[in-house]
Amino acid sequence: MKTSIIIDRLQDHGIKPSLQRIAIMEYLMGHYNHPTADVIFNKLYPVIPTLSKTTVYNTLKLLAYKGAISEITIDEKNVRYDAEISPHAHFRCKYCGNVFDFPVKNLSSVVAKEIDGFLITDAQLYYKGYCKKCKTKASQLY
Amino acid sequence: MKTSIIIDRLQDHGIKPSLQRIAIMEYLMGHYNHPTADVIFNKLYPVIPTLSKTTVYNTLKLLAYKGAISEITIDEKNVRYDAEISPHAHFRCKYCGNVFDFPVKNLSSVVAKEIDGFLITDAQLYYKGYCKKCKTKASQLY
DNA sequence: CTTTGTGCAAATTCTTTGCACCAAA
DNA sequence: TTTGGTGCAAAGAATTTGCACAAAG
Repeated sequence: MKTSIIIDRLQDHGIKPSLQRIAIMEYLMGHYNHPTADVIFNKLYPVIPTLSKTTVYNTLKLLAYKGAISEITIDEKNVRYDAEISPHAHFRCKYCGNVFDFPVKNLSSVVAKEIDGFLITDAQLYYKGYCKKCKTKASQLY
Repeated sequence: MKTSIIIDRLQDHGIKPSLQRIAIMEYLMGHYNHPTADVIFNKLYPVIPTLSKTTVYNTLKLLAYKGAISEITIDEKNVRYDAEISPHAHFRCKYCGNVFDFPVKNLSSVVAKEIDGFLITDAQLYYKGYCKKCKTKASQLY
């Protein structure tokens, strides 16, 4: 991925592109697997040995706050992050724990800007269940 | 609320109705304000002084696992719980932090049973933004 | 009895905070 | 030279675990 695209994404959201911020944004734009702060830290630490977890947390919070990425709370344990900010849903398998992107035909119909005087800035649709691979394994639990 | 209704809800989901479980289920069925484990504990502790937080956690996990209540992860800090299990959305105000129930006209259209071979058992729609009261206050932050 | 539920204390995990240092404008 | 970014260590908060006791069937 070209670095200029990553820097653009940061600057478009009013974020100064430091080395660490670029690395984190680059990781997210190259890996759409909804990583946690910990996963990102462990991937980048070998590349940037001075990197601290605090910076990863700070940066992710900042990116999410500025709208450059989105915060996924489908998993009650960890917050996950996603550089894909166009409207789509997430599916988490109760068996393997993996989180998948999920196309939703009618999502725009439920994502309104304002309802009943409530101003909506963000919407997340989460599905839980069993993925293709785990469906059969999980059924044996019952 | 009649105790028999609470016990029914437990038994319908295969949960044995102990004193603690009834109290927790009763609290949830009487307070649709999406309480955290801590809130529930603090409300019930004066009534049941022997109650432990572990039991509250155990019970909430069990109730959610059995489908008697649902787990709300709209708040990245705490897991919240809701005895209302019919399909509806939640809205969290970024300013005051309150979580509101939210009617959604087309939710059933996005809540399918199975998509692409993925088996869906649960769906959650979360909205974030500013509630009626906080809308004006929040706009002054910009 | 045997299984299931409860509760205490300790441990664990994720995240935030305080503060000092470094770098950029 | 002032502001903002980074990083370490410590603190904090939410939740889980290990284990012992109590209750139910």
